[in-house]
Amino acid sequence: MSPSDSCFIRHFSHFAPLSDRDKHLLKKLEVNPVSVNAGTTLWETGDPAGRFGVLSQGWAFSCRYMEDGTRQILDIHIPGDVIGLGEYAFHHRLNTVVTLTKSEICYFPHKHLQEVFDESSTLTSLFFTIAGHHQALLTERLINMARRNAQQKLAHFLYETLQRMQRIGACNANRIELPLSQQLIADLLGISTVHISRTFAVFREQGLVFRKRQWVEIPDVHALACVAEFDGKYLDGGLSLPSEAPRQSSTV
Amino acid sequence: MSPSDSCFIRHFSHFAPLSDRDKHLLKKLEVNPVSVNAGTTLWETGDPAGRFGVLSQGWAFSCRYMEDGTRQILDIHIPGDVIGLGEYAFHHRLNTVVTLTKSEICYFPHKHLQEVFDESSTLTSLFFTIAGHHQALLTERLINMARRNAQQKLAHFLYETLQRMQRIGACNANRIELPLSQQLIADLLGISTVHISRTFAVFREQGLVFRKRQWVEIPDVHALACVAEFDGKYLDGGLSLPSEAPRQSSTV
DNA sequence: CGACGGCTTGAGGCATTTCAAGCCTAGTGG
DNA sequence: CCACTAGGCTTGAAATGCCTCAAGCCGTCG
Repeated sequence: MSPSDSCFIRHFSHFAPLSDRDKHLLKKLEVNPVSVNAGTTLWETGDPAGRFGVLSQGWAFSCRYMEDGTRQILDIHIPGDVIGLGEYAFHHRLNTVVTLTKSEICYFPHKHLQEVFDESSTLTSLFFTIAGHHQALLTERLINMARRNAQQKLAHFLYETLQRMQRIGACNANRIELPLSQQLIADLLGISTVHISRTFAVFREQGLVFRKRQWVEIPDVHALACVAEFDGKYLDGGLSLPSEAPRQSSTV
Repeated sequence: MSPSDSCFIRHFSHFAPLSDRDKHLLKKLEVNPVSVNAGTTLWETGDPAGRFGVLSQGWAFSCRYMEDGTRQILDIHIPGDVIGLGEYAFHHRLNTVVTLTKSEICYFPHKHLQEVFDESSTLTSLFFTIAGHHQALLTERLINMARRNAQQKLAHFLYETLQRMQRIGACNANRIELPLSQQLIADLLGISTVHISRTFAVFREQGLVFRKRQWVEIPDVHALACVAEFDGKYLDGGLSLPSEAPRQSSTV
């Protein structure tokens, strides 16, 4: 994998090795990255949906606005994330996507996806893998919402984010940059901002998590995982190719 | 679509018309349906995952058992539902699937799916559509968990189930069979059984919902949708083929 | 008939929310 | 360099939705 590979190819290589032909196919289809400022709405609920995106730089989030003016944040996107692929089946966007920082995004029209389906079953499998991965994340979040209290929810979110950041090599072992306000975390976890603040306070007293501005420090990562009852299996899905040995699951 | 079409073909025809060649391809790959009794575990978390299934008859549910012995039910499956497709990306099952009634299921090995990817981009698109559909359902449930109170959760679940049953032609306008105990609904919605009972009691007093054994009667479906703040867009994703006119969305 | 699972009802308790006020801190303009 | 401001965060107090525990009821099945 050379540095000149696109963000997309880098992302895909994560799941399985790509042939040069597949790389070529992907590169041919890719439109050049677009730069956008923090706070940019990439698309909104109801917009026509004809393409998906890969976030090559920056942070973003997907959300849904409710009738009462509140919003539920559905996903926090970090570099390398595929965004809006699940809306392939729909004519209009279901969710709104907004950038949190200055970002770069590559767009891929759905009709190019059809070409991929026609030409490479390896890439098709990979897209399926990504979709399955996304579904596993969503499922885990559903459980998080339904079954855990505020401390567990927050611990789970922090630990999951740490893992995802490490996976893309964007943080060291126990410190992550997290450009999210408590308001945003509240909207993500379905908890009031007041209670997010209190929960962080508890973690601080326990020496579990220290949050200073955009940085979160986690002295004992394992302890945090225990609070969250975190089971990392759902993050580890790779592509099941005969040539590939099963991956180790990083269960905690 | 002839009555001799498999459960799978019937399910797929729902999203887009199939050519005879595609039908033939699907039929060729399909293993004969398997009959199982109520309460049968089709697979469990941790089992090797090498195939997915289509439920052709009966009810089932997917769930995840928690460390404390409780469980979160992730999905209720009705006839025509594709089960376990999201685990394509994983070597082992993430979720447990159990039948609720006497059921019939058709299994499809993942390697057959690869053949479909090789031979028909229409079917590939369809599988993608199904995956996207499933993701939309999950997202909606996430919102349901995070943002709504017990009455809204229950109303939303009932309304969604009514819609899904109507879609497969398995119920009339305001009465559905629902072979789920209150315990099960509680585990699905993340609410205690006691509170499920009380919430049904409130609905009964309001004349909104009457539950008698396995049957649920909803005199005013629209009123229920209002309680749930139900927006049906997420149920309506079809395949975006150039030849196909956009579907009407049944927003309430 | 007796037993069991599923449902209902009551009372008390707890996690989280809401409302409200005050505090830090970064950024701005004089 | 210092006031001023605004947004984000913290803290307290009261309210509430849901949970837990516990007892009783009802219908089904052996």
